[in-house]
Amino acid sequence: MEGKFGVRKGAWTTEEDCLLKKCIEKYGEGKWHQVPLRAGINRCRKSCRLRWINYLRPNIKRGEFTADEVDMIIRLHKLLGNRRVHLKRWSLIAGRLPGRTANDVKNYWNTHLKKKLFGQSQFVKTSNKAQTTPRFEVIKPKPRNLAKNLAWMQVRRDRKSVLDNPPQTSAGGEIPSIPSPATLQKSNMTSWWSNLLENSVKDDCQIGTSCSNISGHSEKEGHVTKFIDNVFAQGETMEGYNNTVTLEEEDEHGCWGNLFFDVDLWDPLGGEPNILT
DNA sequence: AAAACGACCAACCGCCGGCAG
DNA sequence: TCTGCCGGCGGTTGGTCGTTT
Repeated sequence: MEGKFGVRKGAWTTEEDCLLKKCIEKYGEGKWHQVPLRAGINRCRKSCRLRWINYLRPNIKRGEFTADEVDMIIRLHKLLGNRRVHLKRWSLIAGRLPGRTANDVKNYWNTHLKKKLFGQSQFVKTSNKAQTTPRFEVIKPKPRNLAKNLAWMQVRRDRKSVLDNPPQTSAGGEIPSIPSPATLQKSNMTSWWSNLLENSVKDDCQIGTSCSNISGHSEKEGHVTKFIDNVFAQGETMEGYNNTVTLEEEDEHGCWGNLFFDVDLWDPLGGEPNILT
């Protein structure tokens, strides 16, 4: 049970847990290199940090993942899974699931969802070890000019919120008009998006975007204009590809949560636009 | 009853980026 | 600019436990 330099490894004892908890409560999180000494635990700094983050930290949620949580994991993994570098993927997902740790989410994905969603045939061996990695299909925007070809956009509010509270304009009317091909300019798009989004959510919310499909990486935070700018900067459309725009808003307890818009962009020449519900 | 197998998950390992000196 | 340290991350391992044979 002892590793290099005589530090303990393996399962934690209740005594070690108790010492670590008292130490963190006294000195706070951080300065992990000092924790083993302060707590009087013969463990390495990383082991202490991991034990605290994944097990001892207050408000950690145990037990089965709810259907909503699973849905969120799948949606966010779809969104973040196409990043060239998966840095912070699990922690970002866990950040949207109060009480869940990145390790929990990762374990749940690996043991429950990976096989279920991708099936055995889509896994490829990446080395001589019995190690498999899902062969994600890389989704790239079609190399077409957005300003010239994109004409219609529809927005579907996150299931729960949109069905209960359909987007309304400030005047209490219907969803703002979709820009026509003739009028589709950058300024129009920005204005249209802003009108729709800002009239669809609480007044005090902030608007952020996730643009994982644009140039293969994800952009968090920002504004509708940033989303539009990115699209125009790429000079590409996202025809037939679902994107997600994230609306961050604060609840009455001061906790931040997200609403998701599924965005479907398509070429009007391909036929009549479908109204997504 | 016990061996084999599979699922689960806590914990480890190696790598990376940020930062201070 | 370089180097070393630290915090943080994803991928993987291995122990435990329940189920099947």
